[in-house]
Amino acid sequence: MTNYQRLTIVDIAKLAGVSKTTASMVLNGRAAQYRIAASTVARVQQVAAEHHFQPSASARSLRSRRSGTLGLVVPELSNLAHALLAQSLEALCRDAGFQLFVVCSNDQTDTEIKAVEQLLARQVDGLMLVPCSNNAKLYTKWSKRLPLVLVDRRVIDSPLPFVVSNATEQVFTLIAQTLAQGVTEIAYFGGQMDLSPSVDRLAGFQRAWQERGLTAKPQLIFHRDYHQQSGYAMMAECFTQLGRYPEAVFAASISLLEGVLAFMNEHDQFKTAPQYLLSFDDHRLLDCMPRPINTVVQDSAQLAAQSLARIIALLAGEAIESAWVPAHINWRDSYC
Amino acid sequence: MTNYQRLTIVDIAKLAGVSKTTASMVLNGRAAQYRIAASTVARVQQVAAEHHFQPSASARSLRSRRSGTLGLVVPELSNLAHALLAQSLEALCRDAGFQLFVVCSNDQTDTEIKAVEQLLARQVDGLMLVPCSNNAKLYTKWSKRLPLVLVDRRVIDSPLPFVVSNATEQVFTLIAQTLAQGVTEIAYFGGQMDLSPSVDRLAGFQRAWQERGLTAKPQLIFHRDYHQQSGYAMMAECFTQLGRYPEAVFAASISLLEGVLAFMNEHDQFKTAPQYLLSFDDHRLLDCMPRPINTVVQDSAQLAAQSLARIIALLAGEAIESAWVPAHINWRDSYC
DNA sequence: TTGTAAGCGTTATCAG
DNA sequence: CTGATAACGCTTACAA
Repeated sequence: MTNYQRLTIVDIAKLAGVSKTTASMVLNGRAAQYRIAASTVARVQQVAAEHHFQPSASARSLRSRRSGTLGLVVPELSNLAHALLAQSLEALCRDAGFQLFVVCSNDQTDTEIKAVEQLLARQVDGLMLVPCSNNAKLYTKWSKRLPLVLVDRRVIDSPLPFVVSNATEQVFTLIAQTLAQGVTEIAYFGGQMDLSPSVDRLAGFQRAWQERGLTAKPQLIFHRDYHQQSGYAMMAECFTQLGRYPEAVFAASISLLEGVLAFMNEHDQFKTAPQYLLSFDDHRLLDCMPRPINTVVQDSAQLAAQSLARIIALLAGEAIESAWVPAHINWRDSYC
Repeated sequence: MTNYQRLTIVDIAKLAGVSKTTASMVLNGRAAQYRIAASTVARVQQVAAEHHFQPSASARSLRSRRSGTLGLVVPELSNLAHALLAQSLEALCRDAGFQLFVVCSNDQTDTEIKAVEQLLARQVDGLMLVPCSNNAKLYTKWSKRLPLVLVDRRVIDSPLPFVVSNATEQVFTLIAQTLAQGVTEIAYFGGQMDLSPSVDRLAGFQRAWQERGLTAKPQLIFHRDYHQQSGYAMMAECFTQLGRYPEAVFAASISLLEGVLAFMNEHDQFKTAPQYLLSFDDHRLLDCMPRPINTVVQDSAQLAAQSLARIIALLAGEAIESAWVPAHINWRDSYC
């Protein structure tokens, strides 16, 4: 790896005047278990510390058949929610003695497959994945090779373990409160209908209407993908259809919201923009928008913690359950 | 790593009816070099493909003394510029046959040190680092152990190789164009004065004034750190000092801008906000703000590519030069 | 209480 | 053209 000469455990053992077995045991905290003389322990530890001994990760994992690494696959790090997930997870992994590989799938199945294959070749001990398809067979195949937990998105109708936000409930609350203001028209802009976030978020939306004995107008429910341009396009289509803005707008992701806001800004600088703007996922810049925007905020720290806990449990051979992590609502327009 | 039985090169060799040496040579593309019979080559390759043979990364790196991994240390992934850097770099690394460890320092030196120590223990082959201090001795020490490139921030007055944006020039242009509009008062909000971005951005700011034979009013130049609250606080302080908004505002980072915008929104909903809002680093949501905001946009793909190229050069034993990567300006208010 | 030796899966050197 | 064999650095039975 470098011209800098690394010390091996043999060097340490020699310097301490013991065999490499003894050194190994001491350095792995097995001194007590093997009843090694306190003086020996001290000597070995001192030598190791003096020389900044660092065991070779590759040798160790070759022998132990554990790499001490985990993989995280997210669609894009430019998505704040996923960046926060990665950030939380990385810190947690580090504290738990793992090192995290973060890779991006760009929301494309073939990239996802390639990325995962590479992680498997690196022998990661476990995999946390924000899946970009509903390909249950694929993920199931992987989950047979190593501990796998789906994060942020689940695969519908599959027993694969997942950790996701309770989106349905929070969207329900957000929409229900808005309807309670006397709003009778809310446009819904969503992403790919086959991805679980779309399903879950739409479910909350629909349920809120049902609870009031109403049904959402189907022609105001749009679905494309989660790209900004799609948000713009759906807002434009909706506007054309109505000849005006709807009373309220819900964007199922912040990227879609960006498109919606871009349309409003471009169209008339928000002059006739809807009073009620709602979205899933948050960003600090939304604090400074011309209209207050109420958003569902995911708890990325909890998503990360729950995911890692499940990977660790799987590694320990324990059975695990999926988890719904509570999100909350950021009421910027506090009408509740 | 799992109960799933991995095939080793010995298994492949047996199945193909050759020795593991031959198998190894074939699978590493050395067949021609060792003049192995075409039939043998085909047989081995077919067996390997059939059984999805994947060589053990740990065994390989134990032997070759290369881990095939690189490390990237960024302050925070929630910073879009750094997230984009990580994303670009990860893809490039993957294509170059490396796997990237992304770790966050939270902009704290002790976290940075711990994180790097862990990466070193993992024997990463090289390190790309957005340093969070000016501690030249520390980084120099690391750079003696492995290829190291500083990214996005450099260490002032140190020969450590870096890859950073040409911030000074772009800020110069941004400010010069604004002054050319007849503006005579621009507040400057910056982060820690000892970090190179602060120095470089301020330099561009000052130079733009000088070029017109003017000097920026020192009392309108503020420095704290790059946290959002600091942006808010500096804007508040500036407002109090003047009893009004300045004619124009430059925020040296988007996080500071967020604070500035939060103040303006809270204060009077942007009613009396300055006409000229300028910032370093961009975000799509800025497209939807009540005022057009002109920003310097870094080329994260280029930063990533240049950094990786330098690491690879260092690994090949070549000498490298630092690089200034061209940024550009997103003129939302096109007065140029 | 400590040491010896056998592997973990590769690659590389050397003989055939 | 191909096959033994010896490392790489570490852990862990098994001996002493």
